[in-house]
Amino acid sequence: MPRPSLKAERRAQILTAFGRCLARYGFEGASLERVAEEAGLARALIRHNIGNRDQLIDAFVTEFLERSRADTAALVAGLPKTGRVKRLIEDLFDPDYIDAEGAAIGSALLAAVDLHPGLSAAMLAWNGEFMAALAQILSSESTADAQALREVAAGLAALYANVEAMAAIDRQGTLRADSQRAALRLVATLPGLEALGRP
Amino acid sequence: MPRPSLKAERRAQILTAFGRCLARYGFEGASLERVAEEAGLARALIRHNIGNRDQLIDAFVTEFLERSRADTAALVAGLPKTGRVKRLIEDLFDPDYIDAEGAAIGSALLAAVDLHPGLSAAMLAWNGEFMAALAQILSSESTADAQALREVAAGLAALYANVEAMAAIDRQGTLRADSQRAALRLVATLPGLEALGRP
DNA sequence: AGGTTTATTGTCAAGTCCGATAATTTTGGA
DNA sequence: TCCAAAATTATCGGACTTGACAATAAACCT
Repeated sequence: MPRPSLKAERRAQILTAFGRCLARYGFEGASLERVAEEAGLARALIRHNIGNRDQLIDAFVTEFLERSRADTAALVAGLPKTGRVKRLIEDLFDPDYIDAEGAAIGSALLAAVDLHPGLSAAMLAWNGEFMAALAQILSSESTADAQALREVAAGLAALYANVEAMAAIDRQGTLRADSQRAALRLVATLPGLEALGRP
Repeated sequence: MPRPSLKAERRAQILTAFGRCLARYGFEGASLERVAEEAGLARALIRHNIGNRDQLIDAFVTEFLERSRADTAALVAGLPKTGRVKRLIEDLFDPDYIDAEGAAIGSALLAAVDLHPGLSAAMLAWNGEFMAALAQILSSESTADAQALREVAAGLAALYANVEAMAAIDRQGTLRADSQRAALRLVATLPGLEALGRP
């Protein structure tokens, strides 16, 4: 009998806009005014659909974590049966795959870890899950022990993060190319993957 | 005959405070009010000694570049005559050397590249100079070509940047330790440095 | 048509931020 | 003691930000 609820659409709309503002203006720069403008809605609708700023942040962070999990799951699912590591690196450093906005959101949240309760734990999980996925993939083609896998996974994650963070500056893409080859060098130090070092 | 000028001290005071705010609150969060409070000065004194916000940012950025250059110069100068690369990695990943605030400033500026004219060029130079210094050090103990040196330098820079960015989260220091060993793996792929891979 | 639930708009109050300018005070030297 | 230059303080106006609540409009159902 009532007017149909638009909460779901509005909510998605607002969270998307918040992500964009986060990427562009950073944590403190992502004001409700800007979010509302970006979403094409009146500011009061943020309050109506989600709540105050803290609640918006909480909602965004949980959604961000879910989406990140889905993204890495998709990345893993997209790998072939053989040559997984080779393909993983191609995907990670594929200029088309690189998501500058997602990276900007990640580093904005990371930098704001001390400004919002719970953010620290969320980002810790975020990073841990990604690294675990990388280590898992590496383990499928190498007999290295867990320690070695963690080391190389840390290297891959760092190279990937750095490329995305610098994407706005790396106009020529040389950093991207160099990082990709560095990634190959690194994985080639693992037993079973030596061949990737000499392409 | 006039009253003695305090511009130099005040200026340094203000730039230091701005750096702290930048690290804590990000680019948009580093308001003049906060900077003034952090510096223990009235806001009007920022205007008196440096100027408006844009001028403050410009002043900070040039000072930041100078200090970064001095820091890397000191890093290079502190290396021994032999075993330079080994020592470089020990220094880069030394928990005591790690400067969380400096890293936070760097990523805050990097994230704000589109928000302030000239910032993009400054951060490009910042990154380029650091990578060049790394490549230079590597070249002193390896016969690898410039391309290979760039690749490994990119890897080292990425690992270092990632460790500093995650420092706030990496309570146990496991990421730091893993990253350090990944760095050793990486440099050991260069001719002349193979020994560093097996410590 | 009328009623009910929801969306949407409008508006207010308190606090923050920035630029600007006018007092006022302090300090060293004549 | 008194002057000049600089530091410091005091204030203002306009814009932005957030929280809160009231009022209006829209959609669905009976």
